[in-house]
This record gives sequence, structure tokens and C-alpha cells, in this order.
Amino acid sequence: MIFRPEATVVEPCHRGDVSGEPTILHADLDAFYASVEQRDDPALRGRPVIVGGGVVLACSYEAKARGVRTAMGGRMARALCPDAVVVPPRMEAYSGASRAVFSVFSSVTPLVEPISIDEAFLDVSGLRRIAGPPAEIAARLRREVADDVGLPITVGVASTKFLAKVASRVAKPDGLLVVEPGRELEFLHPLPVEVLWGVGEVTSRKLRGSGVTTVGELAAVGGAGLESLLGRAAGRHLDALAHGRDPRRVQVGRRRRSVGAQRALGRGPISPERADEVLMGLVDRVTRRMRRAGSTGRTVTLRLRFADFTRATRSHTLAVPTAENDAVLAAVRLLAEAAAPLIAERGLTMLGVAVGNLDDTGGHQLELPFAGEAAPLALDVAVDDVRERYGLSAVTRATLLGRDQGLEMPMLPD
DNA sequence: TCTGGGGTCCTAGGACCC
DNA sequence: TCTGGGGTCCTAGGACCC
Repeated sequence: MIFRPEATVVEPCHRGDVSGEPTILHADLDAFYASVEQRDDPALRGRPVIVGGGVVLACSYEAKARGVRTAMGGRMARALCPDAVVVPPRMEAYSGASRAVFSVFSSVTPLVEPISIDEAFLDVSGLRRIAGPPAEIAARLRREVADDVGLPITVGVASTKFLAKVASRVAKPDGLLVVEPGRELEFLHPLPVEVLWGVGEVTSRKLRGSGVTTVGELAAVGGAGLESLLGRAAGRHLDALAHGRDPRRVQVGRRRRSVGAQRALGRGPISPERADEVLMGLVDRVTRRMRRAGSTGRTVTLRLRFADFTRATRSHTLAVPTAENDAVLAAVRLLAEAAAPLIAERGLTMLGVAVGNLDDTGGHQLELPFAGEAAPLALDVAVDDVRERYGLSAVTRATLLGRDQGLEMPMLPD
């Protein structure tokens, strides 16, 4: 008999549906970095503000009105908006503001799912009796963020995550929008396909090439047609979203799956010594963060970007999870060596290092000399043993495999 | 107008095992 | 003895998101 622990969380099933009550909030800070700058320096209020130099990391709504966009080159941004105030990013200030906002979220409900530094889902179902209807909770949340942290935030409220997210996008900036139950499709279908989660540049081009420009038109295509156009997963995913189907619940405590760092190198040739220096710095940054977070990883990935903006990755999976600088660096150096011909051919413009397969035990297996009725008990003992041996804080699921049949045993987290 | 830094998820082929 | 089906893991690439 074979026992195999996995660090996997089994999610109970919750059906999100267009017929349900709108109890999911999507809260999204407006022009986050730029708003923090305007909050901290009154002279910037009402003026176009651009955060970041070479590339626009964020811009205020005054700058957006002039056509400036996130990730735009700095030169173009200044051409569009010569009177913009360009400020360097202050990451510590943004982290601090983010923490303050998330503490307001947590005071509303414990069911908070962070999406990024400036965005989260909140599940307020079950709060009606003590905190009022979702629309009131959302309005209060906006007021508290404004009063306590001094930042504008937009909230979308709907019966599913996706609709709540679209609602906040439509309501921006500094707005609140509730998608009334029963009117979800009426709200969704006139919108352009690009509002769908998963429609970026490539998919948008494919869809528009097929004459599909709105969500309603996409819904009319049907699952089979979308699958043949976009592949199975993407087709099903978009078909479901376009019909308002989105069963994902708000998840608390999602675990990060990889940690990485990267560095643009600018143009021009890079000597091997210089490349190695950059790699040492990146590995140090990544492993330091992993150790601070108390996590280890197994898959080391080297990311490369070339002068023609093509990309490549090379990865290696270690037998033993680690957060040690030397182990990761050794793997990265081997990968870089293997990629040397590619680098020589295309010219390097970016280096990145990532460690994935975080907190994976590597699928260790134990032979249990038990069978039949004794097996579940033996499994309990083995779970403790494995947890201790690999330093896991919890074993949340285990699969028990017989010689010829597999049977799954859900284990409770400790 | 050339393009930063941090991530997630999906696909597909090959190796390997039972 | 030969063949095949089913499954996992690893690697690489691509699309997408904030």
C-alpha cells in the first residue's frame, strides 16, 4: 500500500450563480500608486501624475484623461502629457497604504481574498443582520477607506466574483455599482469582450476576427464554437463567464505558488561576468524572501528576454526543496550555461529567476505494510510521521492507493 | 512608443511507471 | 511474449493579469 501526501486544499463546492444574491464585493483602489502620491503631496492633487520613469507604473486620472496608460514608455507618456509631474515609485509607502486598506477590509469580514496590492474580493453573505445589505456595507467600506487611509476606492457588488469585478471596472473611478439580481446578463451583454477575464490582446484579435465584439455576441457563439476557436479551457471558461456562470468562491489564505525576481539589462552586449553578477543578486533576493516567508521550493526557472523581445525559460526541478542561496544559484548557473548559445544568438535584455513548486514535498511515498481495516489507522500514523519528517505545518489531503485500486481519503487539516 | 516587475494558469510532448 | 491503456512528473512556451 502506498501513501502519498499532497499539499492540496480540497475546496467545498459553492455555486455562484446569476440567480443568487449579490453578496460578493470587488474592492479596487483607484490609480493606486498615483493616489498615494497625491495623498502625501497636496501640490500633486488635481494634476496629472505619473509614477515611474522609464515606464509608467501608474498614472493619475488626470493623466489617463490625456491618454497616458500603465506600462507605456516614459517618452511617449511625456509627449502626450508634457505638464505631468513624474515621480519615482515609493514602494514602502504603497505597501503601508495597502496594509491599512486591507485592515479596513478585515474589519468588514474575515472572508477576504487578496488579488494584488490594491485589490481584493470580500464575501459579505451572512452579514445582513449585523451589518445591513451588501450595498450599505460597500458604501461604508468606501467611506472608511477614504476617512482612515485617505484613498479613493471603487467597489463592485454582484452575485459572482467575475460580475463584481466587471462592476467595479465600470464604476471607476471612486464609484459604487451593484448588479441587481436578475439583471446580470442585461448588464453584461452589451459590454465589449475585453472585459472578460482571460481576453487579452491575442484572444481579442481572434474573437474580433470572427465578428465577435460584445459579450452578448460571444454568449451566442456557444461553448463548442468557442472551444474550437480558443482551445478547450479558454473556450469553456469564456462561455461560462458570458452566461454569468462563475462558481468560484471567495478563498481565504490562498498560497503563493512561486517567488521570482527579474531585472532589465538595457541594450548592448552583456559580459558573462556581468550576467553572473546580476544572477547572484536575483538569487539572493529570491531566496532571502523565501527564507523570510519560511517556504522552500523545488523548481528553479531562469527567464530570459532578448533584444527582439522574444522570451525563453529554462527550468530544473530539484529532488529536495530548498531556500538555500547556494543550491538555487548552482541550478541557475547550470541553466544559464545551457542557454549560452541562445543568448549569444539573440542578445540578452532581461534576466529573471523564479522558484516554484513552493512547499512541495516532492511526492514522497511511503510503503505501508497494512491492508484492509488496519489501513486507515496506519494512515493516521503515517500522516503524523510524514508531517514531522518533512516539516510540514499541515497535511490536508492524502491519497491511499491499493495495489490495484485507488481510493481517496480526505484528511482534516490540523 | 518600444516595453518594468511581480505573478497565475493552460497546453503539449516526452520520460517513466504500473 | 507482446501490446496497450492510464496515470504522474518534468520541461518549455504562451497568454494573461495587475
